[in-house]
Amino acid sequence: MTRVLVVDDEPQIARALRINLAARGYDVLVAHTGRSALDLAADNRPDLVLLDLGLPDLDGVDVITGLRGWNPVPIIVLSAGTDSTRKVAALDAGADDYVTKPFGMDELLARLRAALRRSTHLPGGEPVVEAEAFTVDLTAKRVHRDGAEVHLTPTEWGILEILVRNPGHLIAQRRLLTEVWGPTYTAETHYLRVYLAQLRRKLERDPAHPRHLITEPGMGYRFQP
Amino acid sequence: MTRVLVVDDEPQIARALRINLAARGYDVLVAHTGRSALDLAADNRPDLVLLDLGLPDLDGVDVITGLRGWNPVPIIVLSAGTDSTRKVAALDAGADDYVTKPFGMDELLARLRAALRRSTHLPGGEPVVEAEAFTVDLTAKRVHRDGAEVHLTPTEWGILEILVRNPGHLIAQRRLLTEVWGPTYTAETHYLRVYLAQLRRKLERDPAHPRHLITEPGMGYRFQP
DNA sequence: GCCGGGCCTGACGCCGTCTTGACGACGCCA
DNA sequence: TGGCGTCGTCAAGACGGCGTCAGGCCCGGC
Repeated sequence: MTRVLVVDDEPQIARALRINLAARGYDVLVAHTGRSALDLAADNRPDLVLLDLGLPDLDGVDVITGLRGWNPVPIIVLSAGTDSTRKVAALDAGADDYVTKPFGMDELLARLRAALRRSTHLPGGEPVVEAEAFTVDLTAKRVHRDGAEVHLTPTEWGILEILVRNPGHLIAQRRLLTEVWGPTYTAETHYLRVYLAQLRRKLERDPAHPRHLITEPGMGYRFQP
Repeated sequence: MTRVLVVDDEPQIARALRINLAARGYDVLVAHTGRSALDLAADNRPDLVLLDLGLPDLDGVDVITGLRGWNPVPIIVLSAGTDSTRKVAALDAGADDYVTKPFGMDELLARLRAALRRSTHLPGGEPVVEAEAFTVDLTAKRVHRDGAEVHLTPTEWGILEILVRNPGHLIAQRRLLTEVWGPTYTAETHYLRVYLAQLRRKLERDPAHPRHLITEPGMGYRFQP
């Protein structure tokens, strides 16, 4: 059955979408925040994502890039705004379509069918990411280092998960802080230094010269597979 | 080069599309009727079709099915009507996207990029800008020179990103300064000279005679792909 | 109540980056 | 031809970010 993840913080809209989609035979998951959307997507591997941009916790474009880093799932953006630059940003970040509210349900369903039709349903990336020295299982939330399991604290996992889901991509300090600690934490770069050091001590063969958890001074961090 | 087939019977709209697309580096073909569109598509194998539904000879949906029968090329429909059933019919016939007039050119270009990204680069395309001597990955924030990765400082990256996102266009010194250093920096052109020299040293084969990072004396700088 | 893990905070030294200044080359114009 | 402004280059110092370590706080388990 085709599984659709609906991300919207307004309960009545989420409810209307859920009912309409379920009536058409789709299997529907609902998330009300960006963070839970990323978690649900990792755990349930939906076939399509319907994403409202006005989320309370994360910026919608960050949700798109967070999904796109590891998952080619089609994304249809719903938004109340008619702001053209926002449309362009969302589409260039990896969204497949952009529908402005209010929209007709018929049209939305047609766009959904179109998006599903061209998603060739390639097997998709495995939920386990490998580096030379360690492996990360994103669905089981487990990390192994040289065969043995490594225990990570929730904060350590939060950071590592974001980096690993965007392999090779630079993640800004600000994004790590807002996604792990919350939207109000934008300046506490010291936290990142401490936790990156801990992660490197647990995962890297030579923590003083990391090969996978790379610092880009002044900009952010990068996971190098 | 990416080839786009524009199908529109209104000459001024077809002309505007042709000019805008050609300015972005696309190879543009134009058809004014449905029949000539099908012929041109068969002969030239375009990478994308921009299709107006109000054609004089054939119904737009028939053009879509006529193309889809043998060709998986992405189709973006342009239409003046807001008729919902027409949208649904076009999308279900095989169109990939549906844009109602009047539309912003920025948005159309973004939808066009999204459609091309899906068709060519299934595992989530990466907008990589290429020059003869180096490549710039805008989403991963990485730069390679002759295969090897080049490390850029935040300021260097800020300047290069603006130039590369506007290939071929002259960027005023004032704009570079205000976007990289802040709104109060408008006279420190010396900074630009220092950092452009650094960028050229890192990226150009012959830094004394740059081929891609060009100075326009008294005005600004330009990235030449 | 005791203990331990997880999180936050502060201090310190190091190193890369930014800023600033000086100088020569070049083109333009009087 | 001389003056002027812009540009490119180099070097040196100031500055701030980074990694590291250690200590204190909070909270849940025993």
